[in-house]
Amino acid sequence: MQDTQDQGAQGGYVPSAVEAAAQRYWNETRAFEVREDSTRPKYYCLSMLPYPSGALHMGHVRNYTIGDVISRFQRQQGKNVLQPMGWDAFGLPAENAAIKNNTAPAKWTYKNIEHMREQFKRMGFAYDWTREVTTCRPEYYRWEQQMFTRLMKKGLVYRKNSVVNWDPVDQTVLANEQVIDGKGWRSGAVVEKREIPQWFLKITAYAQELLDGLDTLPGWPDAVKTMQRNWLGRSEGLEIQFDVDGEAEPLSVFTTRPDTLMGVSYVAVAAEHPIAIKAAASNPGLAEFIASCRAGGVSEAELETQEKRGYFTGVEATHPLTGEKVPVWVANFVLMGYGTGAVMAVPGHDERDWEFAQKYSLPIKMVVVDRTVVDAIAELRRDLAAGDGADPVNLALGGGSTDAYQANAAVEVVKAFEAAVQDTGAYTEHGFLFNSGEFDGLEFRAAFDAIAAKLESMGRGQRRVNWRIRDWGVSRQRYWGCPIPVIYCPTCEAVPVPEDQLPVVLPEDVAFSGVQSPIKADPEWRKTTCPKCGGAAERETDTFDTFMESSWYYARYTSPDANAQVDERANYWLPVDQYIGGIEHAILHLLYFRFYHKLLRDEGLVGSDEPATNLLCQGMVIADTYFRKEADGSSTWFNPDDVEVQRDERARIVGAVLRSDGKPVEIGGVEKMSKSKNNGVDPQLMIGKYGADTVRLFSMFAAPPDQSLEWNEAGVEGMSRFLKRLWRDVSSHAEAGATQAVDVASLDAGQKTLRRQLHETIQKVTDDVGRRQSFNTAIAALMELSNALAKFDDASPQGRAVRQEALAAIVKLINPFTPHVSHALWQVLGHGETLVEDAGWPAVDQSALVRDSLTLAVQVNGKLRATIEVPAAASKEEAEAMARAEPNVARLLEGQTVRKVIVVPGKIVNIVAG
RNA sequence: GCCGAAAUGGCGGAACUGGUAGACGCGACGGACUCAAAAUCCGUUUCUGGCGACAGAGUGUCGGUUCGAUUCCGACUUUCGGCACCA
Repeated sequence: MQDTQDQGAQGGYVPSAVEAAAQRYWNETRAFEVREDSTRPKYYCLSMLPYPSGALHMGHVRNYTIGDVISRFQRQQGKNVLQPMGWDAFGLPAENAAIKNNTAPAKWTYKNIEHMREQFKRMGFAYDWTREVTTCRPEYYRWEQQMFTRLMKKGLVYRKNSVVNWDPVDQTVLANEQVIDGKGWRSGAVVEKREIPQWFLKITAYAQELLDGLDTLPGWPDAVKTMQRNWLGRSEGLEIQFDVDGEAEPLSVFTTRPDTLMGVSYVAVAAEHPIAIKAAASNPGLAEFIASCRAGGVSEAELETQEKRGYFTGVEATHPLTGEKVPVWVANFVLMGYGTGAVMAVPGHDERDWEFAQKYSLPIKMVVVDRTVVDAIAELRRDLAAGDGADPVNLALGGGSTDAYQANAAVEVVKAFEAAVQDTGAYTEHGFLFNSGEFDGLEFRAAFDAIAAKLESMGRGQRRVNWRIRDWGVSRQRYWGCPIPVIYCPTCEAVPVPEDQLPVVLPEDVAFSGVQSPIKADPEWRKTTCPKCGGAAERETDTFDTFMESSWYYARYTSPDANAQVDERANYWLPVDQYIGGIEHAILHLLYFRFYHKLLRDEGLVGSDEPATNLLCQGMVIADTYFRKEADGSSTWFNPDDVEVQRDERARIVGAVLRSDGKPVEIGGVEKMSKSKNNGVDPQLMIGKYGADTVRLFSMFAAPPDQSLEWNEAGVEGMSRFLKRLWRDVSSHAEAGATQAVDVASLDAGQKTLRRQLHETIQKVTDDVGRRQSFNTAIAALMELSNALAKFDDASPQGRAVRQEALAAIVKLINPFTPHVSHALWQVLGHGETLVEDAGWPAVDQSALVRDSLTLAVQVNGKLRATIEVPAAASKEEAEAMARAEPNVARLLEGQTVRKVIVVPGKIVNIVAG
């Protein structure tokens, strides 16, 4: 007897059984495989594809649960939803694992993919697995090679030298993350900069379009758009030529502040600049300085934070306007790859130039003052200016004084300004020119134009738009990546591999030691013939940046079996309606993604200008860290699972001890889950303990999607309790038998109130999930409704009918979050085994939302003093009268004069008195 | 260094368009059930004072706008993300 009961609807919630049953049903019915269907609105929901690192981590769980919630929600809205999944399978970790475990990167990668695919299935994500993409497969990367060769023919690809991190001991190129404190991670040797030839994609040719396109993306977060705008870094300025002693060619510099030209006190060039190298030939000190600039890595963060150092070349340049000589310095913060590799320095009006001038005792000349200086001088000269119609600003700063006393006073004002500014560094604001000869008195814009015009007429300068963004370097000196489809011929030079010879396949069954790429080491692989002249030639052995694969996978999902990069199906699905991924991709990946879409468009492969209309960037998953300092100064990190937290009587944390020995450990704060801090929580363990639905629900409930999420197992238990309660509520209701339809006309007050809350909840959850993407508050609203339902003690036929309506709505509303539970409970509510996604979404009954009365807050002088119930139809005057009649309000108003009353209907009455 | 975010009870968070700060969950405390425990259920829970009605304080810090500011503006502090070869 007892057994039968346990297995019945009353038997309680067993996540593993519920989840296996639902997943079996989805699998057998191929529920989430989709096709193009012109009769239904499409919805393409895409989560960034994962790197197959070995096992699912909490960051994945969060990212992919968000995508699944949105996908299932949209399917319930009747959309034809595409939600695909694939693997960003090339990359550095496979090489590292290969060295460590002595396996081939390919084997390791494929094993990881198998394992992670099973884990994804266990989470119940509604993917169309028939569209799975694996970027390390030749059938994927051949199209990327084809695109590259086409771009070569279009002139959008070129080869030039650029700097890499070079480990002089291991004789290898290092990634930025492999450079730690300027040293190689394995060898410990000081890393050097080295120039090697590399392939570049001309993203700068699309810079303006990438910038303008941001204005067409209202569905992207402002933070991402701002970061991209700043990264593109459009600036309008002037390229100015300085003659250099002993050089035939003038030195070009770019500046956005030509108004400060008269304040130039030196010119600085990069260590690799031809002028510097030439000067160093006869100057050992300079040669040594240039050599010292080679130490250290190439990352911008490292370059920008290193000490600013310089060395005089001994060469002088000529100021294009004054003809004065200015020294040419080499500076380690000027980079050959940025702009012209040379800058004009105005220490009076640029902080970095100011620091440099201070350090090397170079002259500082101020040529811009602010409005207060102009006003002060204008004041002194007012008597003179009045009547003769002269511009007081020009007169004050440059017009020449006819009165010695006033001229001296003006000089004092300027001196005081200079002194005040020099205390804190350069004056970098726009202002009015002085000390600038014929340009004195002009304001920024006018000065810019006047100086530009003058230099242009002299042939010494050109107006130019400069971009911060540099072309995309796609060459990597690594094995585990897509081979760059180029052949080097001694006579024909670099030739693209003909399309009928693609793909250039990367051999997968290789021995990999880590020192050299197997395809670089194998002369046989390199050997080929020139497609142009048929002579002996060699293949390129560099591989692509892995951002190349992740820049177009979204398009391949639409036509995974096409005998082309994509086919016409792309235009049914694209653009992506919702893209979801980490904020860490805000610039690089998302810019390359937008760029590549325009390349596809210009190849005639897609019709849209942007790849994704809406973007959601989710926060990180973080957890507490605990550690002990060891005798040697290193730290040992303990998993939060092994630590017990101690609290005082107010439940504030006062310490923590290790469970195994009871001795204290230090609390290290909350950080991103990582192996190094040992604070990772394994999703697999959590799924085993609580089930996938609980894990999904917690990861959506604990924080808004765009903020960081703190993992907390007690919170997970709370979610589990909620699902058990829901299960019990639905089961016991269903056990009591079928219900009649709700008769809206004959509801009592309690039934009406519950029904109002039900429809308010439907409204809120629809808005929270559909528009606001505020999943945590949607879940909270469902919990509130379910709490109200628990207190709704009404077993009458009408009461049971209302309860049936509410429970059915909850099961549908919670389905995007906990699809397995909904799948089971939908059957318990008497619907047979069907797809809840196709059962639709509850509709709001507007008539159920009507209220008879409203609660208003009553403030006196902005402080809350009472709340009042007013009829929904009450006028402002009636609300004010009721507020004044409230005893606590009347008491406070006694003897006071009411100066103002603000009534916001439905919200507040504020009485200002005093 | 530069660019972009964030900061609210003991904790995670809510307050959507400037209108009752603390929804929902966790934890803690009290109670019910139980021989007992677990599970479950009910109640209390921002801080200070007060038996209470109530009063005072309070959204990182300092200042401003407003009848009214977690919300808008200015300055600052701390933490996090990115900085072109981690993905």
